[in-house]
Amino acid sequence: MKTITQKELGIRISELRKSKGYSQDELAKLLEMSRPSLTQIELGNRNLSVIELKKIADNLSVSIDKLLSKDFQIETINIPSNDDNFKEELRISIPKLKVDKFKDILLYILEKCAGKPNVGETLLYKLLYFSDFNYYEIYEEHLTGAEYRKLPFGPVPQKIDSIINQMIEDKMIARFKTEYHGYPQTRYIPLIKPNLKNLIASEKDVIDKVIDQYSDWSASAISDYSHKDMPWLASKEGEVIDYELAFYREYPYS
DNA sequence: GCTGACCTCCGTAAACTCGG
DNA sequence: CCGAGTTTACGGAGGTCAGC
Repeated sequence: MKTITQKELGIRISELRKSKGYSQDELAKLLEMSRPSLTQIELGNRNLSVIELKKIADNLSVSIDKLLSKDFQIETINIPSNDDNFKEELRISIPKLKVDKFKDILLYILEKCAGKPNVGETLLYKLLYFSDFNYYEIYEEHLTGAEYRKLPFGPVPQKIDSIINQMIEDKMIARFKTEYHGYPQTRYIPLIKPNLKNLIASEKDVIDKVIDQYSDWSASAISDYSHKDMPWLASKEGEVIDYELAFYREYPYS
């Protein structure tokens, strides 16, 4: 088995950091280490303790497994082509990310949560998660089709970094860093209006309910709450959360 | 067990490079 | 010039090991 080198690990960390829009300085602060130390790690000149590795993985929203895996790659979005719709019709449908819908829903949530200082990146992910899973539970169809991975800070939509970066490039949203109750917070503001024509009534309804219910919660409160949700509970850390698990939910999640 | 020489690892500060 | 990242120099902390 080929193990990854220190240098490769450093490059991965560096790439992940950039994809999340952090400078070395910012990430170093989150990791509670000096900036040159992080520089050394990214250059592969400095060894990592397991504790540090865990911290890095957490802060970059990946699992340690993935960070060290042989076939690691930064997730990119492939624009779905229309000619592969015919192979649906499976009873258990495989989620397929609908990028445009995902962007619209993201814009919609950001617009509705404008002025709510608690809605940072973490809460945003959770609003997306509940929207997706609630919708699937009710209608047995995928809303955005995004896959969510179980990570220590909560469910994280896969490929979100590249979608967000694309939206920033396209001037659809802007990212800025701030502080909330003494903790660094990443926030996004919508620069354009969501295209509501892309959302049917039932979809909008589910999203609205999620926003009404959770958007005023603190990140830690919704964290505790979501960590008792069946799909979350039944998944292993680092793995993709199965949509089918939404059907095993109990009150008050169901 | 203690001590001193030596070594490695890591953090800090400052200088430097490079691109906008 | 400024900001981000890199390099360099220095020093502290801690481990190892021979010699006592």
